[in-house]
Amino acid sequence: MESVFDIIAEPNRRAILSLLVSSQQSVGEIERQLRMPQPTVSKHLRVLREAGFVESRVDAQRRLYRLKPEPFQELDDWLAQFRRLWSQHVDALERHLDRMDAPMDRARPTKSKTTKRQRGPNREHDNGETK
Amino acid sequence: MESVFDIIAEPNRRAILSLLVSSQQSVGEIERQLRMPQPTVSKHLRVLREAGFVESRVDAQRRLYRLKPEPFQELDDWLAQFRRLWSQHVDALERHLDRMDAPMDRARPTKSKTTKRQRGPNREHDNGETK
DNA sequence: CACGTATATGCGTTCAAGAGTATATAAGAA
DNA sequence: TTCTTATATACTCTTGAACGCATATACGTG
Repeated sequence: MESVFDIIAEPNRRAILSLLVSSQQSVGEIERQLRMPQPTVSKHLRVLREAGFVESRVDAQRRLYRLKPEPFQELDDWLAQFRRLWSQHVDALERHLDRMDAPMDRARPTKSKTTKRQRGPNREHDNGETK
Repeated sequence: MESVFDIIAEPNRRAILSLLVSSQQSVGEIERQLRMPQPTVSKHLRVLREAGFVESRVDAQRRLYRLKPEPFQELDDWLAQFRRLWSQHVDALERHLDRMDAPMDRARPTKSKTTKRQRGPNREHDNGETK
């Protein structure tokens, strides 16, 4: 196992990560909240730690785990290449919703001017190519 | 196997997805570009299709595969809960870089005003709050 | 010291995903 | 029809990740 993708593929690990969003937690706290056997928690925490998703601080016999940002950034970077793909999709939904709550929407113009509306990553899409 | 996370955990599948970003491709084209045995490509495409990452169009004996946006959005939604975590981190880096190549120290706005109804894959970080 | 708590690790088992090979299906082309 | 190209599927084998259980380590307390 290696990549950040493998790490987050495991549901229990994702649960742990989500739990740590709010604040750092000890192994026991995670164990109780997620109702997961302690060795399971420890083993997943080990994987997460070695992958850089979390780091631990020693507090007496406890170990407090907290999130680290880097791997999430890496995930986001990978996802970035697909953003144009679905931001376009979001736009379609937005246009739909805009039409929904636009009160006077009568006589839809055959060609509505696209509003400038600059937001989110690259707004230039389109380029047919799909034959 | 079920979740979108399991799907993208496989390196070959990620390669296929990345390949399809530029444009739709036939199985044979994918096979050649990725130097991957044809059954392997077909099997991964099947998984990707059933998970909604791609869809196929029939073109004579060929099948043209192209990306679909939804699963990527789902990934982005999951990632969203961690954004605050690392946007902070990015900000630190940005501030650093800004100081690097900003010789004249141009009054960077302390707080950008939020535009009405924000959306699109969130590019807005800011909002400190994290301790 | 002995004892309880908190966490980590070792071991055996199970299970399913990926790979490889062969083969099936389908659609042109001759 | 027969042949060739393009893609899908069936089957077997291997591997490795996750789990359960037992145990080791470490710290605090009496």
